[in-house]
Amino acid sequence: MLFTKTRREAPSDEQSKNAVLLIRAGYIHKEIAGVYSYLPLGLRVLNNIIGIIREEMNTLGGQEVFLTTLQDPNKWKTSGRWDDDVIDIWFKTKLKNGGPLGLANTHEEAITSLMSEHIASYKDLPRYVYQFQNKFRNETRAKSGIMRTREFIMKDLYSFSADKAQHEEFYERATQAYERIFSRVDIGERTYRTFASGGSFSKYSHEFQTLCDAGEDTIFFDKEKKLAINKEVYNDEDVYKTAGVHKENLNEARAAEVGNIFNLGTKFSEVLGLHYTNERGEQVPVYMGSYGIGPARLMGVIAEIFSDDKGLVWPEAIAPFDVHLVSLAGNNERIREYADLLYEEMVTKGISVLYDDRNVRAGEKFTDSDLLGIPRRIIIGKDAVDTEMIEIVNRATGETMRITREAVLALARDDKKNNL
RNA sequence: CGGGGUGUAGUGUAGUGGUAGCACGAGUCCUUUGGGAGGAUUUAUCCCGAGUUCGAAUCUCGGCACCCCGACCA
Repeated sequence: MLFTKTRREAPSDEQSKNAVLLIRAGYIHKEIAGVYSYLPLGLRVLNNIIGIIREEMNTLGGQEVFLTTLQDPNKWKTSGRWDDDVIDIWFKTKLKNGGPLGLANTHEEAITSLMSEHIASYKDLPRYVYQFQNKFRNETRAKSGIMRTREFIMKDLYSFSADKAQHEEFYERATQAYERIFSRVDIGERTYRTFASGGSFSKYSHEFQTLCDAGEDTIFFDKEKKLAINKEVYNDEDVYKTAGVHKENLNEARAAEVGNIFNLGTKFSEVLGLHYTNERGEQVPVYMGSYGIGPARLMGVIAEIFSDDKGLVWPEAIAPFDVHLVSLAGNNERIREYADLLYEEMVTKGISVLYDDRNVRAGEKFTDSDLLGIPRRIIIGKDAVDTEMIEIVNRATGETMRITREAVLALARDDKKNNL
């Protein structure tokens, strides 16, 4: 049984829709401003999102690692980014002996330095390394619930290529992987590859911006071409040539940045000593790129988009459970046994089920179920036991159907696209 | 970091100087059981510190926390 409780009322210290719903439904807990804990339901959603990203990163040939949160100041001094004037969102701390230490706000320094132990020849390239790791950023203002926090999980992939051509080939594949990820979590249609102000080795970087009122960015998008221009480079005439869009075809909208990809060039490899020997025996700096997605921010954006006045409405791919089994047994033993048995059978079939067997009134259960937003609700009351037909409700559409017990047990993952 | 606002039971709130109240939740008992049900009863160092006052949740000063707008977001 879930230890989390739902709340009837919105927390007084939150305004943003994603935080209000996620807290009311017991998915997350606010520790302090911009710092959130993930509770069982929220963690399941987050892990489902991470799972999808991980699959796509592996498909790209990415190898997963887990770097440290505690960072060596020396590497950051080498890259010139230790100073608070350069990076103003540092969280810094000290060792027992007084030595300085930083909490990671990104991992270019650490990964570049690490890879220098493993990349020595052109034969060692290209390489793609990624992780899901916590980043700490001392934001002056946390906002928008879990969309902009001071501690957050991030998927960061780093590419190590021999030259610009090899890099660009991967960059394009990474873009496609990102598009697959966003479409798998059902925001593909409203997510635009966006030209934004740039990296160090290219005039523009690419962001993936999802149309969303709660977003912090303003973009100008071309619906046909599926491209957009971030407002920050809107007045730069070159960007239209580069992007291949025409200013007059663009629509303005608020959007949330759900991913970004940067061409890092040799900026980090040069200073941190990541060189390889090419075919002619020359020492050459490795050509790098970085590719980020914030799974928690993504979860927040999805909560913003897929919700209604009753609560959350999760896309199937990331819902915490496939089915919400609501038993209306009360003190009726027959109904209870029927629901218990059905639950056991569904779990055995591999269906992930959240079972609400609390002895509370039906209205409260339905309201909670709406709030939690699990795609399908199965209701077991007198009718089910008497008629052997089981009521199933689609959370998104509100559609109600009565199906046989066999059909319920066929709801296992592979059979999910049967429009129930 | 500039500007504005708010801190009162677990949650949401009322209370502008004189006995801290309401709703929900939670505990116990009875009834109830297909869209947050009814009755009885229990549930608070009013964010922290200092000050003004016979008396402070309320006024003053300082601090802290939280929200919103803006700036920032490598």
